[in-house]
Amino acid sequence: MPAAEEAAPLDFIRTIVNQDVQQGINDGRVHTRFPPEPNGYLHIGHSKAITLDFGIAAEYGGLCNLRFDDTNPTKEEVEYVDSIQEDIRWLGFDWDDRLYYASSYFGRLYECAEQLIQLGKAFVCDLSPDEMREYRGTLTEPGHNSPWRERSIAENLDLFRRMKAGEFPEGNRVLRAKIDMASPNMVMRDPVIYRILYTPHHRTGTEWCIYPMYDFAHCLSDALEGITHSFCTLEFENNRPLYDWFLEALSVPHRPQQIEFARLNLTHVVMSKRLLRRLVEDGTVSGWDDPRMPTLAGMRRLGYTPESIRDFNARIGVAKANSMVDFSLLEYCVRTDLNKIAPRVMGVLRPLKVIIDNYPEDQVEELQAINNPEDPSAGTRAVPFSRELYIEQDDFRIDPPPKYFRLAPGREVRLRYAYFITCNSYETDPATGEVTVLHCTYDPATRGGDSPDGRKVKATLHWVSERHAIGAEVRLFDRLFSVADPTADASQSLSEQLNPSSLEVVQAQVEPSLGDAPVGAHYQLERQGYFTVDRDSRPGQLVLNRTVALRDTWAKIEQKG
RNA sequence: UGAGGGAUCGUCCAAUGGUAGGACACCUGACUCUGGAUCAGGCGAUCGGGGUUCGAAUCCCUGUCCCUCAGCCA
Repeated sequence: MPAAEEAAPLDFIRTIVNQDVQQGINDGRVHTRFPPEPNGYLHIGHSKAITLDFGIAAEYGGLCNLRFDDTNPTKEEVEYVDSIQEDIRWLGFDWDDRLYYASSYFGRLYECAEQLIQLGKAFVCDLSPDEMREYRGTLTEPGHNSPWRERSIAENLDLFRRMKAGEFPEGNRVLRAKIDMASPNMVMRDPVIYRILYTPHHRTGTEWCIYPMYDFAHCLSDALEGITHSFCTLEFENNRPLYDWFLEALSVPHRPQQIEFARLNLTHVVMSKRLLRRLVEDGTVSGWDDPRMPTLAGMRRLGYTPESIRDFNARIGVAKANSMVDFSLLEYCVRTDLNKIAPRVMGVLRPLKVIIDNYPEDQVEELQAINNPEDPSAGTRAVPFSRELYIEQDDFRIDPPPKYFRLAPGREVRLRYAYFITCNSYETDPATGEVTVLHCTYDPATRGGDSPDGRKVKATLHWVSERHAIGAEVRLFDRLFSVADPTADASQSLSEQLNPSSLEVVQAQVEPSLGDAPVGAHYQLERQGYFTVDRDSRPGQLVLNRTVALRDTWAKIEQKG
């Protein structure tokens, strides 16, 4: 167990697991589970639970099951069970043959319910939902016993069997645990454990018309699977006594331990499935995998790597205090990973034409460029250079401000891996005043980018050769929301807080080596950022998504004025 | 104001009676054929008030603030 050997401090959960293992609890066995409800796509918040559940199991030589918590057919769909598995695998975790469904325990769960009735610990209640709410009491007042609470065991059994047989309409009756209507913990006030639902289930079809509630199904599923440590988020803290109550009441031989941790909150996104679904349904984004979505599918399409997300989770830690992690930590994690692995290429996002007046008309040179300065084994490639080029519009100013090092009339800069060039003149569009063409001269002695006389330039620009470049649609993504917490201010709607420039599309010119780039490949466009090939790409129709921009010192200087 | 939780740099996480530390962010500087990366440095916190102790983020008392729970959702 590598994590335990290091001096690095353990989080509170690992401290508990570590102790349990050392004390030989559960024979020193560690068995966890990741229990998603298949009612939406997995998001970055789930990745915290996934890395915790699968990660701890791996660290202690244990196992982690994947179990779909599919006890509510009205909200769950197969589309989600497929995407969830794909996303977990993509993240780098594996459950071998331990793919389970709460729904495959429906038979045994039903038996447990009958057993509870036999024990006098459950009863069929005829109260309507509204009545039940009234009987439940409030946070400060105790509830009242249901008038149906003292039915005989035989009657309860008969009624429950008839519920199962489909003799009653939906909402007509429920099975409730008989606990304590005066409990200060609302969860313990005779909670519902089975309800009638005639919606077909995505796995069991119409076999059942009664479905167990979460509290009943979850603890028993954990017990059935021999789970030792059952991690969940803070909002289930109040439910822990009920989790334990069911296991105690049914005298199950194996007692899993529920431990709660704080869920992940991230700035500049929304994380609830409800709000994410709304963004999808109202067309704010193109789908669950829109690159601006914090879903794993969206982040994958944006160009995030599994490594970067695992690293992120390792860095945020695990604790019980509610918190909100800064989005910039996520960005740091992708940049760090992509910096190591992404090949460098040159691409001009907003092309400005440059004519090298003293360069021979028809000459083409193949210049050697380094693929990844962080990884010598990535090798080099040839980039074609010719008389007519594109550089970035941002890299030229007629009147350069202070600290602006790039090209301007009379100024000399380096074209990366190519030549030093000096700008002599420029042409403008008479209508708009916009600069249309730059006329430059190059110094043949600086071929490759080095000056034999030791002359220095303050800037190195990326460029592409006009006649060799290929066009590409580049999607410049940014954070979906302009505020840190879009849910903080109830007077502001979600749409009012969207970042108006979360997506900007430009027609770029990129170097020809990108011609056969496969979907999902990661690149760094030098001086711009990290990009990935979108699945919308077609032969001859490259589409790149900007995963994250490079840190931009000049942008900061400029912003400060 | 019932019950259950929680409060440490701007943010996230450590320190479990013994020098409050790390990461991100931010600011300097060095270096640089990416204003990237890297390197060096800096800024910056124990919710308030009492108490115990040689010594308190940690233990005790007290106050404050925040989160969760009144679904036949999970």
